[in-house]
Amino acid sequence: MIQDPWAPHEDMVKVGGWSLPKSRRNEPPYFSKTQLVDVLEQVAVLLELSGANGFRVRAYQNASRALSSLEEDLFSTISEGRLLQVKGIGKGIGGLITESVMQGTWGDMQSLYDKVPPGLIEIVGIPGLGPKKVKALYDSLGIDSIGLLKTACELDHISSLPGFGKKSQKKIFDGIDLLRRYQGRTRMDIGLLYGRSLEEKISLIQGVEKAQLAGSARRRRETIGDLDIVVSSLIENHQKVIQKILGLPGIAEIKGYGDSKISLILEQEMLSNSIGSGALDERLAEALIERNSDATIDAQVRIVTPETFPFTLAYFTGSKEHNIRMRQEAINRGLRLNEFGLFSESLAGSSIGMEAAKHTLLCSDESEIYKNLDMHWVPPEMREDMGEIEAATLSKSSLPELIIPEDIKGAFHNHTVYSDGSNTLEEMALAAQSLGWQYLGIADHSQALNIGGRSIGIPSDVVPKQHDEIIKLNQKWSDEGVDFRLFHGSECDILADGKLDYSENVRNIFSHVVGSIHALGSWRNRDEIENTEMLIRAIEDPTFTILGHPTGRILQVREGIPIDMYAIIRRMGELNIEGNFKAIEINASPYRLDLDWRLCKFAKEQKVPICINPDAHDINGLNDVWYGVQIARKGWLERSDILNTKSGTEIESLFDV
DNA sequence: GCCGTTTTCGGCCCGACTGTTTTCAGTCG
Repeated sequence: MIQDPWAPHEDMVKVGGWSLPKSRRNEPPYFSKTQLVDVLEQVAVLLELSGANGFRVRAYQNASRALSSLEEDLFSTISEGRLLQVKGIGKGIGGLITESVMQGTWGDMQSLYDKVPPGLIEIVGIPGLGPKKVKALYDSLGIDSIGLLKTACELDHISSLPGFGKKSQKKIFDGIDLLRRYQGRTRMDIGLLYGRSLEEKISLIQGVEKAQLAGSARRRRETIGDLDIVVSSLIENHQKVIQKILGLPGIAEIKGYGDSKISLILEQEMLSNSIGSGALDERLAEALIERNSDATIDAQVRIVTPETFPFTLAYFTGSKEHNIRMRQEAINRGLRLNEFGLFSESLAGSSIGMEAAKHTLLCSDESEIYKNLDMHWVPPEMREDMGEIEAATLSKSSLPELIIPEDIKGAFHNHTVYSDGSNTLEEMALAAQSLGWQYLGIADHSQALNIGGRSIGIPSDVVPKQHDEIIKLNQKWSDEGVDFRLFHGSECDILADGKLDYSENVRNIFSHVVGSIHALGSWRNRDEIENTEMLIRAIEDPTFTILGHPTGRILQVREGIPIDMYAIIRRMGELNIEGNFKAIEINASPYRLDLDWRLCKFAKEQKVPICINPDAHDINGLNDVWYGVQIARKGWLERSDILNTKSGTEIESLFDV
């Protein structure tokens, strides 16, 4: 064991660590679905670090995933004895879930949490160190923190361990700094900026036929893990192309490369000199460089021949879960599917990799791969194994026709100088017109909103002034024969007790009320059940029209409030059936993307209209609607599901203005 | 630990790359 007097103390403080949640309730359900999802995910990591069987680890991951996509209320599922019918939850994990929800205890799980030192969780984040090696370091040298690990490298204690050597010791030492610079996942807007920049730079290399972004970026996840780029090039050009890519500016580190694959870490310089990026991207790039100049993002580049390209593109677009299902579909037809091709098992025999791929069926693009498996082409956004395999099957054929950005005709949640926006009503309106929109809904903050002790909302006695100004502008466009109007709404605060800000009289002035929670404190200190009750109370108010940024999350900054979104959406659906119009927002700001795409399909099934709102605070912010459309597509939504694809006159009659 | 069934066990996706070791285990995606 290392006893090193020079070990840096500040690093030796045990970081973070996980613990089992404690219930704040005194009757079942003691825990919510979200809490169980998190615990199962943690248990999987802890089991891995304690050397458990890999399949057992995966069982916990699968169960976590199964639970997170369970639409029903967890408590009722358990009470009615239907938990074990959920695919992926068996006797063992089902028992744990039942015990925690019904009795508030966690069996002997605490011993697992006690067993694994919290520092190990951090150490597995270092590139090249997985659970097995981390465990080996812990067992042989007692290394349970980044600080100790760094010292052990410096003292050359690692290189002599079995399975390690000089190179791995160096790699670990360098990896500690990379871990500091690594931000984990990256927001969609920033990730796409890097991805498009790399894609473009590679496309311009001589000998490259095509370079295409794949992975979570192509699937438009709200955050992107690392970038995957698939490059098509004739075999004789591969070595030349690889060398050119390795020489591109903006590469912080080359993690490794072979004949067909390059693994890189990119830094900010990748964004400079991007040709053809729009003004919006340039501003984003500038802001990014100012904020955290040494942040990095990982990228994998695959170089393949043109014939192999569609298979590799499909494979690296993922998701992993979608691929597993696709592979299964192939197996069911006596075929084998991988990143090199789709070929008959009998022809391929025992040959593997490129050798087996010589027997592949030719597919000129992705859609032919799907066709060979009796399926329609699945849009990349939908490839999450959330039912798309079934929907794409030719005999059933129930894939949605996804919304596209051009379908958008306006938006309902935008700010002006009346509250915290930086453009006037007219400036915002003109910007909306230049996007080809027929209307813009203004929804400035209501009076209750305080940020930093300063009220930024519109006082109730100023609301009529804004109303008059909007009426005048609308009259002007009407006189000029311009098909455009402003809708005067409000982003009205939902107070902690479930009441709405402003008096009923004031709220009746507005064409629409976007109800949003801003004072998150009191909602965070309450449990999910009470929060859900309060929010439903707000939604039931007759003046309430649209639920704004439903959970209040800021991606990678803060979690949303604890709330049962399924229950909220279910209630909104009932209200719509009763004739009370209630819609839910996909807040399109890339910082939020809230409603989450995983809930879109459910909202659609419950017949709750969805609107894609940019929540713009200036004229450029209107462009964020594009990100919202990506999320809507990911959530299976079609044009007819989205409120702001309707024409200006349709909305006028809906809002009764 | 879960699943499915030729149902109470055996399989669970699979290939590239690295660094170690000298034929392969671990990591990663």
